[in-house]
Amino acid sequence: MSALNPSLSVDCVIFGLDTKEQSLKILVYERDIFPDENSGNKNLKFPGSLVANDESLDESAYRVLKELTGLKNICLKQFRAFGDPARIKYDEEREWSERHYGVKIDRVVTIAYYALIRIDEHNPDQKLIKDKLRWINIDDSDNLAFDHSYILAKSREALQQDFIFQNVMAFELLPKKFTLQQLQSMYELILGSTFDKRNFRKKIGKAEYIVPLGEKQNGVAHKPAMLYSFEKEKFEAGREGITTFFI
Amino acid sequence: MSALNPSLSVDCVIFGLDTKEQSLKILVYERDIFPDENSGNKNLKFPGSLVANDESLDESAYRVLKELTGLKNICLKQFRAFGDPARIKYDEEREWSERHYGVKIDRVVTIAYYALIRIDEHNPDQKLIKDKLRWINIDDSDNLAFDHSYILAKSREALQQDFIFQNVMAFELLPKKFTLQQLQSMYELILGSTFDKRNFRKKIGKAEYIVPLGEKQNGVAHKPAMLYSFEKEKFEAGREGITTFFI
DNA sequence: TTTGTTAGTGTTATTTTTACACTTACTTAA
DNA sequence: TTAAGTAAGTGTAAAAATAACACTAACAAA
Repeated sequence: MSALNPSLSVDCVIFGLDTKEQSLKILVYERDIFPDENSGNKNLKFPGSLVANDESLDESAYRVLKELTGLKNICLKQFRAFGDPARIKYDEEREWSERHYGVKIDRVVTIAYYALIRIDEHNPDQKLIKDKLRWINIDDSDNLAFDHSYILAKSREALQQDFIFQNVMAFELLPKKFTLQQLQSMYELILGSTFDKRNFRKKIGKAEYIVPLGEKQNGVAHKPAMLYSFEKEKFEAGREGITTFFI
Repeated sequence: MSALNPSLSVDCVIFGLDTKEQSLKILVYERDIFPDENSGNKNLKFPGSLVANDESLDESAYRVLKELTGLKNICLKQFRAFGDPARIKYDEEREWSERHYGVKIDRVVTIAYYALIRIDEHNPDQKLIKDKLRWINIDDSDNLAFDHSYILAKSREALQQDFIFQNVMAFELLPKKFTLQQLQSMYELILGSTFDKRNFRKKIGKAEYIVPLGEKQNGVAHKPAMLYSFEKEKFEAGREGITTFFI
């Protein structure tokens, strides 16, 4: 890898869907810049790093994610660049960065990516987890390092828009076999709204790429639910231009 | 202005709606790198420049746009960063850039913005126009400089998505007083599809922020059309979260 | 006064959306 | 073995949105 460019970084907002807890979390990296107990989340940042001069932005994002979290085979999506000259807020942060990367840091523009994964499937490297990485609930994530709270807000908007428009990733989030209730609550978590059960199922019924497996849950203390799976081929096939416009 | 950062640039894709010609154009800046007559559009690039170290990306985009085109008071939207290390394709391009900016150019990541304006309202600086700037039809814009054809393709996608989701800019594109036919053809041009006249008008009828002025066109060689205007306040008011999802 | 041109309008059939409540099948604990 | 608890699963009717479709009206110019 060639030299790191001191003006360019990538940051990865990894949304993790916790199907058990029914919550949406983010993966953060912990540093020890602010020793104060009451420093809130100021020590927490998204996994990110400077970009090497010979790699593309996408390559950089995947590399950095793998190096810092061990995560691979997940789909990162670039959603925006952040370049306020004052996005490094504290001297301590600048000093930490300079120590960490071994270069003089002036102003850094970061290219932000997000991904949406299932926590119980894509486990970050366990060793790293203990040391440095944590899943935190998205609702407990005020006041992150740098401008990372702002980045988080923007990433959520991007996620929701993309999710509505092209719910591709949706099915990466569920087990191969899933129940309609799991599917619905995934939609609700990500879009931050709720749907009527019957209407939701009616809509799902029309999607020929969501197929019942004729197989049921077992071991549950209630009526067992039918299991479904997602057929990627059928999905891709039926995916054409959307011409709707909203007035 | 402080020093230019040799790793960072902004580029502005300005879409111009030509209501007379009913066409969508882009504003390009002409250089003289490739003297060959048959160099196609290789001399044409979007207005863009390196970012100064003390300005934000947005500030930079507005500054550059104004310096290179004279355009101001238009709304630029950042839509993506482009950072392939090989996006400067030809030696001639690199040399031109180094001469032009007076710095050594290695790899440059560009943050791309787009805007959608009405050609007959926002005129670029006429002097610049003659020398360097041209509106070209979007259909005649293959093989632009650098990776600018790729940037163009991505900007169109972004424009269409944004237009569907938040048709804010829509009304920046029309005269204060407009006819429904003008409105419709703007929609059709941007979204690249056609709509039934009656159904379109039915839909418009429901939008309380599009108000008839009780005033008609005159001097036209046919039945004069009612003029309408767009009421921004009413529009903003009725703008809430969209919860639809597509399955 | 005729011709050419765009404006403007209504209905019907189909599809989509929304709101809403009870029975079924299983486990667990009494 | 029975009762209690829990989530699964299901249908209907009213309202709204969409889609397809063709003629008359008002003006300018020839």
